[in-house]
Amino acid sequence: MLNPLESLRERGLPVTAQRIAVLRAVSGRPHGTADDLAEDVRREIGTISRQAVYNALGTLAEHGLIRRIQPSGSAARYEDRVGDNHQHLVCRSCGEMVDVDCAPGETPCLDVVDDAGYEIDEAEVVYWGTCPKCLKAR
Amino acid sequence: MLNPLESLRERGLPVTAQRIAVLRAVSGRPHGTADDLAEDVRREIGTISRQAVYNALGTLAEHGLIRRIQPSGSAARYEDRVGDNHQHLVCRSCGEMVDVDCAPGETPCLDVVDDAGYEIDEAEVVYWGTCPKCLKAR
DNA sequence: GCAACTTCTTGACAAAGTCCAGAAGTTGAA
DNA sequence: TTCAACTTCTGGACTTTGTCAAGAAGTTGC
Repeated sequence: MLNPLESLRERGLPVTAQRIAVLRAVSGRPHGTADDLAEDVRREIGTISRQAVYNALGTLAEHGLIRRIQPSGSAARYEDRVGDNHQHLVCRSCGEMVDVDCAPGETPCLDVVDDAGYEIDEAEVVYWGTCPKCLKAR
Repeated sequence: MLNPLESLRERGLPVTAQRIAVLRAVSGRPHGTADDLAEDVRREIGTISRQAVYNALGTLAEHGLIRRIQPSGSAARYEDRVGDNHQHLVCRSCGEMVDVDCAPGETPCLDVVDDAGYEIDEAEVVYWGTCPKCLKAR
């Protein structure tokens, strides 16, 4: 991945300290929530408004610099692994989320029997289960 | 599907007017949010507290009488098609949600390359796209 | 009909976002 | 370098979706 500054420039986005810091925070903490990331950003640049965090995350996601994931029952999360077709695995018990790679070359079930006239552009897959730590604790 | 009353009895759940009405509301409005359903219930039995709606939805989902779906960026939704392995297709533009049946017999990509030690019990799939109405309006 | 238990109501509370208006920052052009 | 136009950021109020808790009401089995 390019450095944050170049990534923004490349897309013609105004470069602000907040955006750079948010981008770095997302890199440094995969699957963080907006709140987690805001904290990290504050640690780096001192202060940032909640709105600025949401603005930055929204803009960055819109331009494909980061990806937004929203598992059931949890706040949205963000990661900077984009462009590779990986999916997510979430622990029902502690909420931890990890990346999983799908069998390479296989697009999971992208052709549905009846698309109801929709133009489908993405299949989002979330695997639910129990993480090793929680399995042991049981 | 059995009628609401029998469904509750069958599972040893206390039968209340609220639960019956909620169950009926879910049948009558597939993919409705808790709020939508509360309105429908009020139309049927006059009044119900928000908490009772959430209680009922929670209990019913827990006992497999209804299914809860939570697409990104929207409130949870509920439906009474349970037990068949269908998935959902959501319009990015208007939020409408429709059922889609997967190619029969195919379990979509349930074996991941590396399960990270997790015990996986469910794969949730959401298709994103644009509905015919919004395609036309564009 | 009664006791034990569960559910419902009401109201407060919490988390995650959004909206708004004015201040500040960024960019491209002179 | 400076300026004007535009975008973003700040701070605060507000909304939505949902949970918690305590007392009132309803349900069930005997």
